[in-house]
Amino acid sequence: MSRDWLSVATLKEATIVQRMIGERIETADRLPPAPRVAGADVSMKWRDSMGPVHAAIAPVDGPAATATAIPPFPYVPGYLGFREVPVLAMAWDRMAASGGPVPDLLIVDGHGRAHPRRAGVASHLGVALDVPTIGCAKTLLCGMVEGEVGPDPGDRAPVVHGGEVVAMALRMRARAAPVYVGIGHRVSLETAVDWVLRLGGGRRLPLPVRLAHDAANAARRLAEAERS
DNA sequence: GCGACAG
DNA sequence: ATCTTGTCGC
Repeated sequence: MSRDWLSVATLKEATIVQRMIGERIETADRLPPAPRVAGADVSMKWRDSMGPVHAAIAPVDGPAATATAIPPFPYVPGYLGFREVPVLAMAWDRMAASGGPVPDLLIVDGHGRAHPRRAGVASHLGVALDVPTIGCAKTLLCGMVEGEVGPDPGDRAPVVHGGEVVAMALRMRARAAPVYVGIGHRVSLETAVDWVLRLGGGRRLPLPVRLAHDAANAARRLAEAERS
């Protein structure tokens, strides 16, 4: 399908690909009634942007799948997808190959449409895998919060960029900074906010993202321990 | 032109 | 992204 987009040689090329992704995002709901939700995140060594990246796809109700690869790029703001999506796709394939059921909805640690070219890592992964995704980021890459987010869990305010609402600033927990929830692929903004809130568990980050974060970290520590 | 900049 | 210890509050 569209996994050719996983590897590009230059940032100029990547920019072209991102414009294609941005135009291909589906912003309406297209997912099963009771989706199996999983989180997606990566882990890497501190300040080692050329070292290996460890990725995890972590279902809420089952074992996580992980994969490791060396990304072709250092970290460049706006091009995160080209570092993370290839190795996340490897973890996804490993999960599919393990025989069990595959997730119907991924909550990705990073932005979706809230991106200069509407192609954040969540959208990138969703289009590449052809699966519904939600972006859930801890800080903004672009755009501004319109108004203010209320103090209580569930309170929200739109994030506007280029004249359109690209995400929702969402208070998950009192006295904790909001998270930025956005459309990745095949999920409406309202549905995205609903799922993140429902899986919040009284914490700032939704459960699937925490599980993926932990699984990716565990994979990295394991790899670092048994090498040498 | 200058500054800002997910993970 | 990640490192590290203690400290504060419910």
